[in-house]
Amino acid sequence: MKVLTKKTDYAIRALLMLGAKRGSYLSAKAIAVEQQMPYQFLRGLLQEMIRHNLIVSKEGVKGGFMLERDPDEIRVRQLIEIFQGAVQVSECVFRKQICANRSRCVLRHEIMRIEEVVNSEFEQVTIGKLLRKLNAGSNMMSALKKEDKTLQEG
Amino acid sequence: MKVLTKKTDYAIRALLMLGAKRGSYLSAKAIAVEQQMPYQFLRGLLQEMIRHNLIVSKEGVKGGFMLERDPDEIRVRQLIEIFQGAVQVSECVFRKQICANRSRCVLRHEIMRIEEVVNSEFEQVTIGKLLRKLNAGSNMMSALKKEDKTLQEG
DNA sequence: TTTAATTGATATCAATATAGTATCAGTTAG
DNA sequence: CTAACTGATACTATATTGATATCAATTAAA
Ligand code: FES
Ligand code: FES
Repeated sequence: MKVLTKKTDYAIRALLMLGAKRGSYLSAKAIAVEQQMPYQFLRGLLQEMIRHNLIVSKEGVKGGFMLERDPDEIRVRQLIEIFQGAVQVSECVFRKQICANRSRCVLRHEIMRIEEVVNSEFEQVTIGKLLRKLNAGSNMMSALKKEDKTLQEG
Repeated sequence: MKVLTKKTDYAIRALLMLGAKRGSYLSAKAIAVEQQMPYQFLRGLLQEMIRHNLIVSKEGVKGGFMLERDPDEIRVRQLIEIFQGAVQVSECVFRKQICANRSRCVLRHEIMRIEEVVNSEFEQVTIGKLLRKLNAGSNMMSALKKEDKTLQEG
């Protein structure tokens, strides 16, 4: 059971790179090479994020993408919603025709409760938080920038 | 993003029916008709649950399936693991080659933390709990038994 | 002004996972 | 004997995920 798909995974990593270089444009190619993601696939993700106003772009030579929004307001939950659709534990384990009063159904409540827990967990993880943890964690940042090529065997 | 697939969904419902009729055998056909699930599909699920010692079966006329284990020990988490594979938030958002010391990686920790939360939520939901809620909740049980045919428009 | 580096917008494809169907052999109560 | 069952397995269909390809438009800079 995979909770984060490649799309979300790549999107997070791309946003972290953009977040680390705020103010200047970073090309899709640079991100793809750096993070070892398929170029065209990544481009699709970046365009999707533009549509959702997470990033902006500039065309042409020296163009690329830039993070404009506050990284603390970009939540993994939103990324999951964009790339995987909203979290839903299940439509309803006990079909409509079984339960007369859905609002009172304890099972539905149980399931919705878990759904909320999952959502709130992902809500609390933001690009900003991840960035700070990266910066605090010494080598991660340099690894992300690939300045230290010795870190090739994790 | 669908957390419970049809397999898990059907399995839970089948187990609840079996749990409600402990001591006697219930045929796959009876469950399939009752819960409106595809017969052969359900049979596959039941066989899988036998392999995992959740239920037992008897062949031949008047045969069927029976719940032997304590319903309180059948956890939705285990069902998810059986039918969807263990919950994993992501392999590792930041590939091995990026992170020199995986055990210290804060990002990994963040992701594993969420994984644990999700798992523990599903761990807490057992067939037994669901059965009790069903019984407590009046109409749900009768709906499950389809004795009240008026509940057809939830 | 030409060129190369870029994004915008799509179309297509491949791989995998999910959902569902079909078949036949073996078992057993009646 | 037979009909109602499970065991085992092969198959098909559909949806989702992951990835690639193409071409037009834009732009910095040689
Ligand atoms: S059975 Fe669907 S809400 Fe209760
Ligand atoms: S990047 Fe993989 S564990 Fe840190």
